[in-house]
Amino acid sequence: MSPRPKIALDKNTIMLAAAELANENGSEYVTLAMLAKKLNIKPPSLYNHFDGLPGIKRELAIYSLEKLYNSLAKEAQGKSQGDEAIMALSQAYLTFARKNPGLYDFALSAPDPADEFVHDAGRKIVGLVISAIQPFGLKEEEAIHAVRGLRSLMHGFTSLEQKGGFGMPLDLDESYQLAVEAFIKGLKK
Amino acid sequence: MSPRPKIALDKNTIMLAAAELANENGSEYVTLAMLAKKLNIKPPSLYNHFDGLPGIKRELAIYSLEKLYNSLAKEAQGKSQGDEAIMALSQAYLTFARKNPGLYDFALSAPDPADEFVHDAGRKIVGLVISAIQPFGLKEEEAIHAVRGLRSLMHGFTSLEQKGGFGMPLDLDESYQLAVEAFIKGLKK
DNA sequence: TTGCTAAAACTAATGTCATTAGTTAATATA
DNA sequence: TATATTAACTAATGACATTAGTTTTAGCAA
Repeated sequence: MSPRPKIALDKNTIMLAAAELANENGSEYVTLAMLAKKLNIKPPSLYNHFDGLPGIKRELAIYSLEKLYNSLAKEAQGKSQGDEAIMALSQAYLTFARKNPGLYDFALSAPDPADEFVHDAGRKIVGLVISAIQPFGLKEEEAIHAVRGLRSLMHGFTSLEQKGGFGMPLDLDESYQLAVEAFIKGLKK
Repeated sequence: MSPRPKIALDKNTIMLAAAELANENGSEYVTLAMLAKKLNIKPPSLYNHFDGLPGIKRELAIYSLEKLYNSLAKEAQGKSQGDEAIMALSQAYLTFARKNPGLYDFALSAPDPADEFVHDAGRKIVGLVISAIQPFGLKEEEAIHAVRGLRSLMHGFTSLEQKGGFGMPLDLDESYQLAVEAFIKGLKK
């Protein structure tokens, strides 16, 4: 194709291609070379849309966090706060990571974790969890500690599962559910 | 230096250099080029000792898991089983990851997670935790679920902390300790 | 002691990346 | 209709891993 084609690529198309690449082949397959090949352009052309590979990864992180947030919000919708909402959130979290293994990697490994946009995207998710644990009547600081624990549990399980870190032939869904239940139970006075 | 120097490098020296590189600069700095520069040799020379970069990473994973195991075992030593041992283990886990941020990365991201040696090294650590929760009188399957939860919590917190994923200015050590305590409490009948 | 083997370094070359600079053609705008 | 901008391109550079083939010397056997 010659310069300036009728229909130019837009950011969204590129994001989708990158996400597909990540999910189908693994996050390490998100390279300018691979992405360009998938889009039938040459690698340097990508610089017209993104600030190099770090730029793509950063936007992929934000994209991933937003998709994760949407999945969680949708699932929490309608559930009553407390145990029910927390179980729904944790289940949705795991489901998202399983359906989007490559994309999930980017959600938690932005080039610069202090990046404002990345941070904002993460904060929204924290808000969902904060809201879910309202009924426990925790003080503000206690609530933050609780959310940190819950996030650690969800991310840790997800991450270990994806790395194949669990060896025993014992149902993983049950392990996850029991772990979240135990944590919730321990949270209550 | 010319071919065949008086004192040749040995595997252990290379491992130490690689671990240092990882801890001081980050795991992504473990490249043949960097490692060779640090050791004052040329990159191809490393192939005399290791099976390429994947080989080094694999051995680094085993090395890291063994160091982690030693730290944990040492800390569990003398503690009575149950709450005390679990708190000691979880604290040692976090301490190890903080002291060895780069190396810790390799512990849980071996090129092939199904690798026999990597797996064995991980199994020893699971054994420590299994032993620590003995007093809870869990059935075998329950115990495995519990260990999975505990590992998820420890790895998740560690991982999120290292990525700078916790935004709020609230004591992290306290969050960790409270989370582990809550989980333990929830584990009990 | 001498000669051979194998180890551990080396140089040179290849291929894959990301990235930069500069070019071109077609769309969008004035 | 003329111009500016956009989005593609080619060409070149430098970092990296890796392979092939070479060289020197340490360690061992005859």
